[in-house]
Amino acid sequence: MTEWLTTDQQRAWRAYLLGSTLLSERLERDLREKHDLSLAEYEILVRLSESGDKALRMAELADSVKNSRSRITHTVNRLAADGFVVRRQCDSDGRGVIAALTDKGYAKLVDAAPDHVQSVRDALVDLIEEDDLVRLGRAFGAIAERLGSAGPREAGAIRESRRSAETTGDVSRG
Amino acid sequence: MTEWLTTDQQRAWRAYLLGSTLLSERLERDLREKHDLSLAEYEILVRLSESGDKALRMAELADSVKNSRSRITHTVNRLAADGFVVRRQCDSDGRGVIAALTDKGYAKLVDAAPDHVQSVRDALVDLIEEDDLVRLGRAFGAIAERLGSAGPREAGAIRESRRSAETTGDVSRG
DNA sequence: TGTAATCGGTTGAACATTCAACTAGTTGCG
DNA sequence: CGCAACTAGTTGAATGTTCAACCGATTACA
Repeated sequence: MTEWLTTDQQRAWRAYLLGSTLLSERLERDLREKHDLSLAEYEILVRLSESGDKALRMAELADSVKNSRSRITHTVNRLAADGFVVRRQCDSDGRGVIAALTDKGYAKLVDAAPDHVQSVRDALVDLIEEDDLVRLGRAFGAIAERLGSAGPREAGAIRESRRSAETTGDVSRG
Repeated sequence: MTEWLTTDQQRAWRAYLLGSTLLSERLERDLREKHDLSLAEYEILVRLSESGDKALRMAELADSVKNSRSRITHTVNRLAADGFVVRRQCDSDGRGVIAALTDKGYAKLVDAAPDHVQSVRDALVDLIEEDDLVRLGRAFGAIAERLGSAGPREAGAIRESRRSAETTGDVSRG
């Protein structure tokens, strides 16, 4: 027997549903208009830029942004077509493919990052109190932990190889 | 000059980005698997069910779920193809089209709602403290207010015709 | 009344995402 | 070695979303 939501819970849920939709639409639109990137593409550039040698195996990339392998393939195709990324064969594993950030891709990210961060500020960070933001972060951390291992169909085992925060060319911070 | 995000802010933002993605994927998947509905379709059924006569003009529908008119047309097409909704001409305005919930559509909603609410509980409501949920609701309320009037391109003037909460056949509560 | 501007909604093409095959390289194990 | 099972990644069709062009109805207003 399902328990209904209380009025407060429903109110919060609906506010979230609306607000989060508007938020992602806004970020998506800003990025698209100013830099002709989707948020998914941007995220990939960020992950690559954060990895030691600015390159990652497709599967690592997929895991890090919680995308399906198929989606990563398609998205990397687009990024490669724009010259932001190049594919390389993996030496240690003949099946493997490595996506590497090009200089042009890095430059693109450096260009887009400040605007994106500004968008995040305008539409979220600067809108709510620091304390609430931290709580919000914790809440979604819990959600991610709960839902995480089961994401896109072929998410694979739970590899707890969290890469260290203070990596090299971190231009992201957004 | 753009201000970067602090470590805490970035942490919160990234947790949100990941968590909210997983959350919506989960809800979407549950609804699709158990009831073969998308969240967008479900939302439309909910709005219709909440309106006095279980029918709304396309534009009202579009506004209420913050979708573009085009998207509403397409989605209502699908719902109509499934027999959950019927289109009707608007008497008072020759251009207008009214989407009306059918009995079958209402039954579908009654069937799906408990499962959907359970998903929302499992993936969000029951995962965080009541107080945090309320704060979260307020935060996204503020975001929605900030971003609201500018949403989908043709959102039209800011019509503050919020329909009263205690409408008739409210089966939604999710 | 006539006509320009606007509104409500639809259409179809372009593009992104998902899903279910599929290819090819690798591992496990007799 | 040889074969089965599995993993990495790609492919293409089906589906959903966006965008710009479009059509008919309505309004404004001379």
